[in-house]
Amino acid sequence: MAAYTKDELQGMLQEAGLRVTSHRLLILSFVSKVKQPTTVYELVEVLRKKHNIDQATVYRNLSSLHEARLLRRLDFNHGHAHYELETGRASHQLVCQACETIEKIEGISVDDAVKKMLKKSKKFKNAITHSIEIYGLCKSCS
Amino acid sequence: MAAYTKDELQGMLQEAGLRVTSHRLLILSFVSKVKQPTTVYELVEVLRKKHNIDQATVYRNLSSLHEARLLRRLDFNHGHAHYELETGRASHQLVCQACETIEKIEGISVDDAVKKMLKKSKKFKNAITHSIEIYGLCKSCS
DNA sequence: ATAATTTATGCGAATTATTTGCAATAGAGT
DNA sequence: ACTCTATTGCAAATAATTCGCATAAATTAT
Repeated sequence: MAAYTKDELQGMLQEAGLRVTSHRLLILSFVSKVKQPTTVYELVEVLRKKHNIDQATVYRNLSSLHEARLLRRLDFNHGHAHYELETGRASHQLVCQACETIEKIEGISVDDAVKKMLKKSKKFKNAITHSIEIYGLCKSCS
Repeated sequence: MAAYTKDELQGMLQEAGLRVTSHRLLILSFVSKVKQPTTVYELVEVLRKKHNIDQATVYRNLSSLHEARLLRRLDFNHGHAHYELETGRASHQLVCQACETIEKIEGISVDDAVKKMLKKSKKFKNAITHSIEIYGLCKSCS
């Protein structure tokens, strides 16, 4: 969605204290252009074919970008991870339990509920991000 | 938490239209006794050692119990699935991004927000269940 | 009860997802 | 340009999950 310029992406990497490599720019650029959270498989395939990037490199960069909080890692019980840009705003999606359909929903906040949960918590003081997966059957599967 | 009798578990299986096997009873019983969502690894180990149940059997049963909505499958970005009893109430947990600590939080509802999201949705009409993962650093990791 | 039918199980092997070791290479700071 | 450190590619390892097939157990019909 948000189309970042190369300079912006570069700045994001620098602020995060990561080296600016062509591979990281490509990964961020790809993830930011896709409408839905990207599967690792998709990233590996595209980057391998177009830019000869090895899968180990993709995995390593996804990890460091996630650790640096530039990417958010999501799981929809599909047996593999998905990534999207870490926007600061949380991530909410509907997930079909029969097929691989997912639908991102934006504009609804559960921040108050999250704050209440943190207040109830014994082990946590703060939160970085959160995600809601709402499971059901999409219209074509139901 | 909820300690079910063997008869109750058996009834749950029958209502769900599943055959009542000793393995399924053991799996449900184990999952219902544990305070935290169980890892598949834990289940496989315990059931293999105590009852000689094969890992393929555990996986197949977890799938069918999930499909029958007796178990909920959760993922905390730990690289493997977790399961807990499907209670009907949704599942909310805090997850540490540095270690494997998780903390279930109960008693706070986001059902209104979920309803709003469903209203906004184009691909989904209804939801079966949902989960919120709130990521941060637990007190000992921060 | 018993036989017939269908589904579940064990075992071994296959897949899929992800990670690692190591030598070569590229980024960042001087 | 030079040095230092982080990143990359390649090949191989590990982890998580699934599959095929013959046998065994659970339901159903008799």
